[in-house]
Amino acid sequence: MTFPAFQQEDVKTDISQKLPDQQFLLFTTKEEDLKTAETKKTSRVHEYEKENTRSVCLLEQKRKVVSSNIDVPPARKSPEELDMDKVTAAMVLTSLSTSPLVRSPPIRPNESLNGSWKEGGFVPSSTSSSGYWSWNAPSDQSNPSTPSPPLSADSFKAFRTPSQPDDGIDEAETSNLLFDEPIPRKRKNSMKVMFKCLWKNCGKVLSTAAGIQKHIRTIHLGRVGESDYSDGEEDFYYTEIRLNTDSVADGLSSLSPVSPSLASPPSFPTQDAIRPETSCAKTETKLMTPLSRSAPTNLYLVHTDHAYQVSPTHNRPAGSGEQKQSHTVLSSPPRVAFGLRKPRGEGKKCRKVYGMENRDMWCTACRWKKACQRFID
DNA sequence: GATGCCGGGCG
DNA sequence: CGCCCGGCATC
Repeated sequence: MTFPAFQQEDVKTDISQKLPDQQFLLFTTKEEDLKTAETKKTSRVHEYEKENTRSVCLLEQKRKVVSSNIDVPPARKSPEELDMDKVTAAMVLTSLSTSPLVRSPPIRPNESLNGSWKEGGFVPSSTSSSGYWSWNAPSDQSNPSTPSPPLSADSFKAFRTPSQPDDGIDEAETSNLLFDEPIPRKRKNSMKVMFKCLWKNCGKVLSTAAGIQKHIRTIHLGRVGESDYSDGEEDFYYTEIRLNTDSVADGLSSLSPVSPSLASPPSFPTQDAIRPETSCAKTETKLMTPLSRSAPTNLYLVHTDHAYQVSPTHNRPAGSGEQKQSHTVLSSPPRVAFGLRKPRGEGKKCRKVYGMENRDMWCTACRWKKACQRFID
């Protein structure tokens, strides 16, 4: 790999975005746990500050801005209060989203969260380090105004896919800090999780994984009679969307290109996905920023996954092994499928005539392993 | 295994 | 575009 370290960090960073502090705290009910988490975070910040002063500057900048608004001690908050803070902070972060770090479409302060999302859509930020994913606005197909439930244990679970059992808060946060442009630590309260159907011409957005799975099973897979049974195939046909109103980049990363073995990759299961004008990958390519063009390979693989997606009528077992294999195969360039390759020449070529030892006597084509120009058949 | 050469990377 | 090479098909 050309940039192994970079790639690793990028993946970790994305994981960290899946597990923002606030969500962790929201699901932690004991006060001591909350305090412990805060303490741990603080100590890690100090550790990191020793290591990387540049990032600390950015980090501190962010913290200054954010903490004055939402850095309330979580330990003293009841769950209801936390929810209120969530809403308040979401508004604050919405207005912060015009900061230099995250260049997002102008958002009027009095706009509702859904409103701004719908109107502006997601636009790739050319300045964001996490802007590898160019998330096209769902536009006409999705339903951004679908009411979003409060973050539930279910949605929390969805963040932690089976393939990342060990990606705990610690690692995620550490990587968050280690990344070049630290993500605001207090991006706590503006996160919504939706699940979008990726079936062609559907784009239905539901607020629960179970809901979208049922939708896919019944509507697209035609499993009406067994609507409660899941073999995991639906996972291929929907993706998780995190609507984060404080950062465009968050929207871009919401497609969760975290791990090749992710249970629900942003696949595009449609028979005509090959068609460039309808291909998701194509759309994203159009919007690619210079940064995204240098995206780590794993992200690129996901893109290719779209282009060569097999028909959804194929039964595919869900599982990391299958995913990995599919990536390996699909990431290789498409080869000429049928016998367009011209038959091998019969006559002797430079190689045979002059031998390897007289390579300098070969014709240039032979030297370049091209079709021989001297002894043409 | 040897050979021919396509596809693609690199400078 | 020149140069080179990986890898596949064929001998």
